[in-house]
Amino acid sequence: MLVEPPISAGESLQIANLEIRPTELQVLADGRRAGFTVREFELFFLLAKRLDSVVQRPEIYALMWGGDMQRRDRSVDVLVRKVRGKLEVVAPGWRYIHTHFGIGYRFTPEQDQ
Amino acid sequence: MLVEPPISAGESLQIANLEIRPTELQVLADGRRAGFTVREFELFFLLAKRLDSVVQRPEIYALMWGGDMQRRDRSVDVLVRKVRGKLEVVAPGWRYIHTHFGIGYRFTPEQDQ
DNA sequence: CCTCTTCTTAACCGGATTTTCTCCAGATCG
DNA sequence: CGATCTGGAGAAAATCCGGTTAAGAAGAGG
Repeated sequence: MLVEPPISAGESLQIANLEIRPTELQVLADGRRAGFTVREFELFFLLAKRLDSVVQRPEIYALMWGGDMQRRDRSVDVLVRKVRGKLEVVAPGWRYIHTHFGIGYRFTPEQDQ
Repeated sequence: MLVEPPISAGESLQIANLEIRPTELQVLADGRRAGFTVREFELFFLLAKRLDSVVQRPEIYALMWGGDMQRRDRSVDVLVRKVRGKLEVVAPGWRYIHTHFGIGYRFTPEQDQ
């Protein structure tokens, strides 16, 4: 019986129209490079690894910055906006990061209409 | 492709046709997201944790808002109504929150007819 | 030292959420 | 039956949260 080896972090992952190369910190949408910075990729990958799950804002903050998030801290959503912006450029008509008001964000690729 | 299992055992509860994810503040009925707000989820979860038990209104009030409930306070049933409404959308034909007149509410999933 | 890029912080604003209010039908009880 | 009480329903008012933009640090490279 043939058993496929588990995906190692070094290989590229495919989610919807996205190719993710963790070792290169690169994301390609239909072959077009998103051009994420390091921090942007970290946020993107953190959410993408937990596909279809809502990740709470304070948890995102703790994982990305460490410590507790102040009530009115905008760090998370400013970064989310940049990731969204770059994804929009290379994958117009797609939506990936969904806001759950008062809770956090969920990564689920969806095509408009 | 699935990168990681989104949910590990123990982070998700199943009651009737509902999947409850406490860490995400999410409830799914047959895979459809209820879309509760934070407060709505809190009320839902409070009742669901006490399946088949009647929870008295003053106790619900104390747990959700703290302190004693004024005689004519509508906070509890306004929230109950919103939770019922969102459950109705994703699970038509089901009834979950039952009113016990003069006492409180009981969470018991039931299918119509 | 200068420029460019990236990351963080701050402020404003619109909209979503939560709370509060009012009206009303149905239940309870004498 | 009549009076009173409870919860359903809708919506206004108040509060909270996230999107957006821009400016201020921090760092790299020339």
